[in-house]
Amino acid sequence: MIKIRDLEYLTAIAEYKHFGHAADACFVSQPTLSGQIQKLEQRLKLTLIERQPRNVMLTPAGEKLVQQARQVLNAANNFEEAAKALLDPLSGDLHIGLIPTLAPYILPHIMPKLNSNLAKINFYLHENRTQDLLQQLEAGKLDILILPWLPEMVRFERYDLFTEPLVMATSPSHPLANKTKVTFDDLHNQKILTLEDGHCLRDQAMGYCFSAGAEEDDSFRATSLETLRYMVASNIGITLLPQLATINYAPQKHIHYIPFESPQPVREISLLCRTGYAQMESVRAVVNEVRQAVTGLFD
Amino acid sequence: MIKIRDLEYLTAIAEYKHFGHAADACFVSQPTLSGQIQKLEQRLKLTLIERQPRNVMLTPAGEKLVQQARQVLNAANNFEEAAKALLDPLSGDLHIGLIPTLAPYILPHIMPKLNSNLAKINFYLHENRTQDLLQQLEAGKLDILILPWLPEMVRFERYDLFTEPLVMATSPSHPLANKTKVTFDDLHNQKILTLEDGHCLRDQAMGYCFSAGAEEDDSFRATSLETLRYMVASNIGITLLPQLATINYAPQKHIHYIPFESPQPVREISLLCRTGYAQMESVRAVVNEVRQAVTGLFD
DNA sequence: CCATATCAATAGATTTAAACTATGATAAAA
DNA sequence: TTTTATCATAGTTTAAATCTATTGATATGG
Repeated sequence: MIKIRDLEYLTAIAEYKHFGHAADACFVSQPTLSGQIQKLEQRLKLTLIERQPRNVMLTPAGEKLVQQARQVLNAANNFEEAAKALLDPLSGDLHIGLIPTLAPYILPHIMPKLNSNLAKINFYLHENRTQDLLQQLEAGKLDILILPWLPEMVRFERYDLFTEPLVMATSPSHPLANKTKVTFDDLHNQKILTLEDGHCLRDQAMGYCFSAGAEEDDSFRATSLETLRYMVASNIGITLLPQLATINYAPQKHIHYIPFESPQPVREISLLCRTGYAQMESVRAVVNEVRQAVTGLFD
Repeated sequence: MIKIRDLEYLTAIAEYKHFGHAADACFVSQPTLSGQIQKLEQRLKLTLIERQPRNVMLTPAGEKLVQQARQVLNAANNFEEAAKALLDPLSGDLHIGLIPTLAPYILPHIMPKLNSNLAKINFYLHENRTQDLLQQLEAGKLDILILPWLPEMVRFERYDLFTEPLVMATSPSHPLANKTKVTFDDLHNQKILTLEDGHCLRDQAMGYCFSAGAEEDDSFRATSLETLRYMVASNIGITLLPQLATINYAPQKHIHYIPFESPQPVREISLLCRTGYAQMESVRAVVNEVRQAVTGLFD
């Protein structure tokens, strides 16, 4: 049977493409790593690594097996994590991934509670776009994600957290600015400012707007919600913002936030983790904390 | 880092609840296994095993970690399998699980092709009920399943194979026996013979029958399709049979098989395997063979 | 075109730990 | 009480992973 150490050596080579550096990363000498890799290749009767002078690379077989090796290493990590968790539940490291249109606006609401009520857990926060987050979750670099749920995420375990309405943002001088509610029909023929490609908020908000007959202002695409907010305040156009981004957020005076009549456009914020993740207790505790922290925010 | 050997020892203990037998299963001496388990417990600072005199059992922590250990061992197995597969694609062992209401009727159609066109693969066939099969697939004891798809199976990778109609089976003396087609309404107030609990065909066929206003003959539940067939031939009642079970199957003279007008009752036969299974090439080859083997059967 | 730096492979010694056999201890069964 | 089953302990052997030191091969720079 294969040894876990061998798999670590193999993946290290895959990462560094260099025997010496890989050996350092594994805290062994270069001859040790070279030797073990050779034995592995003999045992499998496969050439895993192409040793060109000054250019180490993996063969196709090597690539394939590195993938499998990572699976094993992930599972082994889970084992160790689970053991630690048993020793001291609700402790250890938890890497949370969030999307940029949610992180800055929800974290102030949840982190104080998480840090005080789950004090033994070290929270690491990672901000990235949905597709990157999903990859990192799968690869074991992240433990949980907080983002709007999409059907492609069925392979992960899902906890619904809350439903966040999108509200219209206009400058005070815009014709719609002084309504207390806007409707689907108000969007007709409006020019909408959007985020750049890759933000899932863009797809969601724009889906709603286009079906209402609005048009995208494609002369401009914002790189962040804050840019978008300042564009709206400068009376360049209107946009939809997630409601969390409108709570306690300046500049209140130069921008009007107007809720929609139902059916409101919304995004369904969920928490994902790998099925079979070792520290489910921590995950459930986080779910509870977040749900409590947001109750009342949307009423 | 943990060693795979340790995990094998741990799962062996979990399986046999006996150090000696577990040691035999691992091909090591009992003291070796005892010692390694002790070291493992020391390293994790957890008691994994409760050593009552003549009664070895796992602690809750042990149970939890055995689950994690099996994950690792599965992944490690996948690695080795993948390596073998690279050495010689479309070869090796493939454990196929099928349900009893499908296996005997489809295997004659597919096994000849599989054995001749994928000659380097050793096929092992396992017949069991759906729930057991799913567990065994998850545990890595089986590699692929062929059965009617249900929503709870989303966690596995799915390949649709074919749609199998269910047909009505009656004795020649039954009032419906000489129709060339039967309809949903013909089922009204009929007494239907059924399989015993646990067969998914029972749920599917009966669901259709009940919604048509048929009643179950609950004085009797058959243990196999063949029993059911002979009960029908003896004019005890009628039933629905999957169409594959009516092709080339005696006693043709004592039983009439009548198809339904559309909408026919059907079952959707799919092939499942674990996502990330090492020998996907073999799986896809099997899917192709099966699809080819059944084309024409239902036209 | 030679000198040098880089990098992986090899050789041989060392250390670690996993495995074995033999035996002891304990409690249930006879 | 004796026997049997079963796990733990002790001491030894064996296997293999690791280390340091070195070689060999190949680009690169002067």
